[in-house]
Amino acid sequence: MSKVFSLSEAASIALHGIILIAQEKKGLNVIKIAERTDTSKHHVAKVMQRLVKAGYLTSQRGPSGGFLMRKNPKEINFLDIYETIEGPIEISECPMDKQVCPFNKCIMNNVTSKMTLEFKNYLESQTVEQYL
Amino acid sequence: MSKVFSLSEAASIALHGIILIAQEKKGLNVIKIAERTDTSKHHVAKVMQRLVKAGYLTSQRGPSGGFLMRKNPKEINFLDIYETIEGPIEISECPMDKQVCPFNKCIMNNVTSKMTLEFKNYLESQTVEQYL
DNA sequence: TCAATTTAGGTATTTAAATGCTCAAATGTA
DNA sequence: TACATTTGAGCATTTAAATACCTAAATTGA
Repeated sequence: MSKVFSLSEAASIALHGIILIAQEKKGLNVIKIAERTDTSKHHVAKVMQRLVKAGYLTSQRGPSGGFLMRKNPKEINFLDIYETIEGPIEISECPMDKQVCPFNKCIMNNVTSKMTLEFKNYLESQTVEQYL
Repeated sequence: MSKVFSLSEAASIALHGIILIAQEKKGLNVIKIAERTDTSKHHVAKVMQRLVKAGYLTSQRGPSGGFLMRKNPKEINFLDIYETIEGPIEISECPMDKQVCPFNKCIMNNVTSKMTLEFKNYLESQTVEQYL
C-alpha cells in the first residue's frame, strides 16, 4: 500500500500539540504531549522547541514546567504551524522539479499543484481557537 | 521550501518512459529513455524491468534491442502504471494511520483523503494512448 | 544546598530512495 | 564464430530526512 500524501510526524505533533497546550490553562509538558499524541517524548521535545523559538509558545523548565501559549489561539492558523516545521509550502508546476521535460504538456496536468493548493487553503482556514 | 506531494522518481520514469516507448514503433533502449527523462540509466533499467515483469512491455536484448509495448496503449491507464511501481494507493482517514487520536474529530477533516482520491481519479482517467 | 524535574541542544541512528557497480545472459552483425 | 550491444539481476554505496538518544542547563521545592 502506497501513500500519495503523508503528514510528517513532526508536523502532526506540532499541530496536535499546540491545540493540546491551548486547551490547558496551566500548560503541558513533553511527557503528556507524547502520551496524548502517541509519539516519542524525544520527538515531541524537538518539535515544541521549534514552536518556542518561533514565538508561538513559551517554555518553563523545572518541576511543574512545560509549554504554554504565547500567541493568541485566534491568531494562529494551521498553515503558520505547518510552515514553521516544514518550511514554506512550494507549489510548483512540475511535480519532479525538472528543468528538462520530454513532453510539451505535463502529464500531471497541474493536478498535483491543485492538490497542494487545496491543502494549503485548508490549513490557512483552520485556527487553533476553533479546536478549544 | 517544502513539498506536500511528490511523485517518486521511479513513478515518474515509469509513466514518462512507457509513453516514450509507445510513441516509438521500433522501441527505445535504456540509454535513450534516461536521456529524455533526464535520469540515470541504472534507475531507468530497474523501473523498466518491473514494467516488463508486470506485462506492459517486452524487452529485446542485444544490438538494436530495447523496450517495446506489449499491451495496447488504449488499455493502459496511469493508475495501472503508478500502482505497479508504488503498490496500491491507500486512502486512509487518518493521515498518520494512528490508532490513538487525541481529538474526537480529525483536525485534517478528510482533506488528505479527498486529495488522494482526486489524484487517484486523475491517474485512472489518463491512458497512454492519449499521449501518442 | 541538594535532589528531582523538565526543557535545550547537539549528535547519532535509522530508514527509504536513489544511484552506482559488476557480471551474466541474450542477440544481432560482421 | 567472435564481438559488440543491450537487458537482467543482485548487491553496494550514497544521500537526505526523520527519528532517537544523551548530556547540559535551568528551575522548583524540601
